Amino acid sequence: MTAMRAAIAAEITSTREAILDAAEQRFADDGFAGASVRDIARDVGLRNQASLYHYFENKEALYEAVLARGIDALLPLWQTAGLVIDESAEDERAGAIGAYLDRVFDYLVAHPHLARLIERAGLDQDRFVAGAVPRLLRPLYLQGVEVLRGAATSWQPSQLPYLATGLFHLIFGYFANASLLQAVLDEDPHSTQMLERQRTFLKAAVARLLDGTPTTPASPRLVRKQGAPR
Amino acid sequence: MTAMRAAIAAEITSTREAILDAAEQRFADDGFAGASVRDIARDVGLRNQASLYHYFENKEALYEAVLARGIDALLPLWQTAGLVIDESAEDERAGAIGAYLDRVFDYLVAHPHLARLIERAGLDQDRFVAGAVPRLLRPLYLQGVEVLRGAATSWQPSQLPYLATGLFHLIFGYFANASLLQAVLDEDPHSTQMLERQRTFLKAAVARLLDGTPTTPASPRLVRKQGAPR
Amino acid sequence: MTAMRAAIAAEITSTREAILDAAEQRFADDGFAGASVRDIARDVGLRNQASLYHYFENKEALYEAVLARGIDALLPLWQTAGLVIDESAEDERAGAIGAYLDRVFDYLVAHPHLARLIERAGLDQDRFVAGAVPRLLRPLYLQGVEVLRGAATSWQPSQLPYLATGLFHLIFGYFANASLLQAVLDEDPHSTQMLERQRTFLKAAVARLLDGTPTTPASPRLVRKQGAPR
Amino acid sequence: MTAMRAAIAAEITSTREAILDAAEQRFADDGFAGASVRDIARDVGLRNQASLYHYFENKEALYEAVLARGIDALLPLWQTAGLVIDESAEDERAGAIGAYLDRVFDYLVAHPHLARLIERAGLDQDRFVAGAVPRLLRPLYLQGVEVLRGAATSWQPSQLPYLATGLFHLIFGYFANASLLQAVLDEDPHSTQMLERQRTFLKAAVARLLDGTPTTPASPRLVRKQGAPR
DNA sequence: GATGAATGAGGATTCATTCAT
DNA sequence: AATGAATGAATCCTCATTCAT
Repeated sequence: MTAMRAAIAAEITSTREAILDAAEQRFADDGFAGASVRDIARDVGLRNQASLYHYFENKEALYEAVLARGIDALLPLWQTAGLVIDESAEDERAGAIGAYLDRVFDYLVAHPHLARLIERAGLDQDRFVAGAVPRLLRPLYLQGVEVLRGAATSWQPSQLPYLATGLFHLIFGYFANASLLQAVLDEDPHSTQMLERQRTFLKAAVARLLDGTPTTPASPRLVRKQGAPR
Repeated sequence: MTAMRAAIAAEITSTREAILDAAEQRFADDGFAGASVRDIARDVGLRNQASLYHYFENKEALYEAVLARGIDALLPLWQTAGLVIDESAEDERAGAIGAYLDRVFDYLVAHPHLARLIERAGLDQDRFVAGAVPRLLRPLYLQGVEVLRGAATSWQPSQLPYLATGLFHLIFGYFANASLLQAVLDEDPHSTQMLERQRTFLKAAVARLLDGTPTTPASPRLVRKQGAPR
Repeated sequence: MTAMRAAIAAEITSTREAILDAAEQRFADDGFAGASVRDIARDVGLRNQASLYHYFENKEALYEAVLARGIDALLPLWQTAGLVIDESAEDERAGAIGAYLDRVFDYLVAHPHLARLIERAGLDQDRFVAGAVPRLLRPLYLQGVEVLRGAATSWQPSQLPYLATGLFHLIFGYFANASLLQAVLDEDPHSTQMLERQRTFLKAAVARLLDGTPTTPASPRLVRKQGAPR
Repeated sequence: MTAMRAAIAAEITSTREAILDAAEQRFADDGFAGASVRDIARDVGLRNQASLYHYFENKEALYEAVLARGIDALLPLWQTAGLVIDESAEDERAGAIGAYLDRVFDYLVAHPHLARLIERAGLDQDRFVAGAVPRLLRPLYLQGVEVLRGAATSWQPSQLPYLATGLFHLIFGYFANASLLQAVLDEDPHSTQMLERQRTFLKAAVARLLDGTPTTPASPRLVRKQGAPR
């Protein structure tokens, strides 16, 4: 009896989870407007869209659930120990950031829809699912800024939000636009070769961005100095 | 009669152009799937969607035209004289890159839909308007790589495609996700203040990326430190 | 054990009754087609519409039960002693009719959905629940005619069905259309003030209808004579 | 050309009108909730429900148009000359009222859905088409009261609203519940025989209601006085 | 060049109902 | 007795598109 119940529970969970999986795929591929509930239901193997409404109140709620699940899984990647680092330990810091990048990178490789899903969410923000998107993405954003507060000592605090945004697009952009890249380069961005190249590039780029000689916004001179004494 | 024809032609052109304008707005806001022909026609002031089909064969053709117009306007910004620069003239190169950034930045400020439109095009790539998107975006991409070939001497040639992609997202991402940024920061990303901050950040970031000490992907030094003494 | 069964039975009854109550409300408010099984179940506090099908075979059966219960409660109001009255006892008859009216009136006041439910049943008659409605309403109607046979001596027997119908609408119409009346008059038809006015009007109107000088259908002159010799 | 346009105009009008006709029938038969847009479209001969939305924004707008058309046709019946009558001319007044009744009666005979449509509207009032129903019915009601102000001198002014409501139900009820009556009496309420009997009954009843000896709820004296100088 | 009409296909969502538990 | 799951059919409405005018 207990086993049966457990089986049922598993079944239930799995249906719900299967819907979320299918929806994640569809929403990532086609966007909120482009994805149809009918198709999602079909993907899951439901004979009928009506069943889907047993688990989610409507398309928006489903979308929100998909997004929440995707983002919730992303958050812990930044939360692991070693977040705050002694400022003097430059090497360690660089290493820690590298580790973070690897972790996020690996996760995005393993979840190829996620980057597209989130980039789309940012674009759709004030059209669909009003309000839910910022609510869900804010924690991710704030955490990014927080990480940078410890790691990007060469930037002024007021610049961190911009840096965070920039890094986000740097990291996610590659995966979000993978299919475009494929069409343009005639190479598969998800091949191990390209992935490793991108990983290397990303780490180097982030290292440059974080380690660079501090820049003061106001001083026009700085632009020139950058290449200099290093 | 000639005058009449000219007037008519002007009228035609202006209607066509008006449709393109409205469509650009809608496609940028809602995406290809989310934008409806009906709404676009209404925005233009057309009483009937049928009129729209006099100018564009169908929704896809309209989308393509919108995208082509948007991208075509973007291309010349990189083409202006001084693209290729003597490698020894470091300062000038930095200045030239800065000028390019300013020009693109200003253009995106003046055309707030463009970044969203193009980011969406990249995401929708293989779903809607099959084939058209890469065809239209490839020139932009190639040109970006070409510019970098002269300017990013600290990167290996094989890394340029990745760098180009990264810079693209760095630059366009801010504008594409402006409304999300607004929701998260409670500040208007299109205010002069935030715009200038972003401009400053962007230039500094690009400078760091381009001028940084050359990094060799293979270099075991960076990688090694990460896991070490922690 | 017996107590338990009784409790269970009570529970059952009360659930069944609760469903009937909720359904009566919904059917009265929204009509058969407009009321949904889901809403009724929700009103009752059932988590699931399926539970409802333990008590009633389907929506139609539920509707029929609601209607039957409503009408069955109405019937005894006319059945009380004194129904048939000596024709010569004019005053008593008038008094008896007045008493009937009061009783029905009070009942409708206490059961605000009932009038709407029954009026709707009459309107929906041959669309939904084919056959059930006339079967249920016929006794009420026949009883009405019977009462009039003793009381409306100033009308020809052949006119009694018409009179019965008319009186029915006169009495029930006020309650059935209360919400419209409210919207039009900006006064609450269920306030004691309006209720008393309506009661007074109703009694006066019925008195006039019953007591009037006998009218012969064929004679057009009669209209004039009515007020005369009294 | 002009002829062609006229033909087109006629065609247009006729489609719209045909939709209204079909909708009137359906709404009267099944109510707002019970009538389906699909069925209405089918009745009209439209291959597709979409066409219907070319003429009416949505189901509610269609319903409102149907109701407005029905009521607008009803209003003039009471407006014809002779509405206000010299109070002393009793015979004429009675005759006039009789004429009104005939006119309305004839109209309802000719438009068998109308009574059902309007009775339903009253019942659905605050559920569907919020607000539209009272707005549309108020003029009819006010006019009814106005007519009575001249004709029902044996009632106190404060009683006229109740009288108006009562008369409305007396007149419309027969037609609205015709099909129920049919089921109960096993006779066709729309046969000439029953119609004439109902007409006769109605006139006699209205005459009694209007001419009857005035009754005052509270003061028994008043009853007598009102009829006095007659 | 512009528009009114029409339409097939599909959009999301709700319906009443059944069944296993 | 009650419920979670599932489903076929229907709901209203919008979609992009065509055609005659």
